[in-house]
Amino acid sequence: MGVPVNSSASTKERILTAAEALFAQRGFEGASLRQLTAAAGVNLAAVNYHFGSKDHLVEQVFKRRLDQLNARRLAALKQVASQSETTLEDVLAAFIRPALDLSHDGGGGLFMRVLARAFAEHDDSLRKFLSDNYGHVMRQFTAEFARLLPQLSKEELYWRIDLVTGALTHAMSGFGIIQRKSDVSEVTHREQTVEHLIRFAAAGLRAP
Amino acid sequence: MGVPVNSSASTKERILTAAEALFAQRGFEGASLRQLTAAAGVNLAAVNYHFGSKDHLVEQVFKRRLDQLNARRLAALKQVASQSETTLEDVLAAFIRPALDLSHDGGGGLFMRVLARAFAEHDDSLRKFLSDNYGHVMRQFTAEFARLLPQLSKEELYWRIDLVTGALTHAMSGFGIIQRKSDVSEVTHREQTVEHLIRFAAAGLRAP
DNA sequence: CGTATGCTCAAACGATCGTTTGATTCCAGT
DNA sequence: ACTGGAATCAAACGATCGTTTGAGCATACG
Repeated sequence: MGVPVNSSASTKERILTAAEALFAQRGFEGASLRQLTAAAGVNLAAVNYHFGSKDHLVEQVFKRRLDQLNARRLAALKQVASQSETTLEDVLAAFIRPALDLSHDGGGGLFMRVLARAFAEHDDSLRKFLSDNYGHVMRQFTAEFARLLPQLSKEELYWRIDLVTGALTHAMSGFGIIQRKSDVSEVTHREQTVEHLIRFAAAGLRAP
Repeated sequence: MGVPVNSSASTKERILTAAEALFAQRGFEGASLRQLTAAAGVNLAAVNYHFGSKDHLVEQVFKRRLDQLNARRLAALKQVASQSETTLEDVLAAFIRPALDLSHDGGGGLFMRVLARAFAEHDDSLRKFLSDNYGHVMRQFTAEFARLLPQLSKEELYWRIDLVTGALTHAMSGFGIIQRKSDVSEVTHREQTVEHLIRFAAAGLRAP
């Protein structure tokens, strides 16, 4: 299905990669294990053998990328916070850039779309899984935002971070109307995306 | 399934109402016609009789609410634009408030979640349907934003409107962490949501 | 060499999906 | 009162779903 499969990778990895692509394209319900295993070039029964069930596969698809993303975001935040003067833009960059980079070198540009779908699906168990594997990162960033925006009440801050998250998810998952023009390289386009996001989000957070 | 069915309504209307709720809750693929018709209290075959197919039903669920939403947004925009001095906040209110109101008196607070799901699903035919039934409203608002933000290039403006849309969709569909507190009335909470959205979006749009 | 162990495979399981059928009920028009 | 089209109904259609099974294959250890 247009998704190249690295035949040297392990069966588990090939399933995860194919699943990520297919979940992004057709959703968790819409992607069947038969399509998925065919794209991965593995036997149908391999999913249940290696992951136990389709639901557990979904969780592992998230876990693989979220572990990467969380680590990079926290590393970036730590480096930013250690500077003598930290700006709001710095913190936003620490939050945004790893996500955009994941699209690039993680091979999982599709993961952000999968993540966006997970937000859209109000499935409780999936939300709990995301909260368990994502919450501590959000809390650290929230603390840093609170330090840089002392004039905001806690409730106001939560609201704005929520709205920033919406804008980021929307942009990063390629929902929107903005498409990369053919005369702009992938790298350049991503850099422009980061800049637009940071400028917009910083202004929104600083709103009087 | 907890969704009260007005037994005096027509079969078509009852299907549409039950479908909206179930699509919001379980997604387009996840909601089956059997669950749907059971919730609506109608026969399974009624969907294909009245709508032709499940896909056409999905479209009609959108069309019923979008027609309302579009009409209210355009009316609000027209009224705002006729004033001698139009502010960015006014235009944003014309865009946001009808959507929030729809949650209230349209009985379709769930519709925004359905709409958010539609954004998440990258289904081409559904996106085309949305573009056909939604595009002209976005164009009118974009023109008004362009008038009020002449310093922005066309590309920059598109970017920011896209990010605003992301924030709005996120907030309106109840994705986020913000939940209504029990000591705040539904009406008050909605009003607060509008205010937060407008303040954040206006600042983002005005970003230097 | 024999035999465990980890993995892959084709095939089948029961369940559920969207859709269709054909008979039956309802009700307005003459 | 009769008739014809619209609406509803139970039942079944073939397709596809996630999952399970048991045989077959490989590699490593005694």
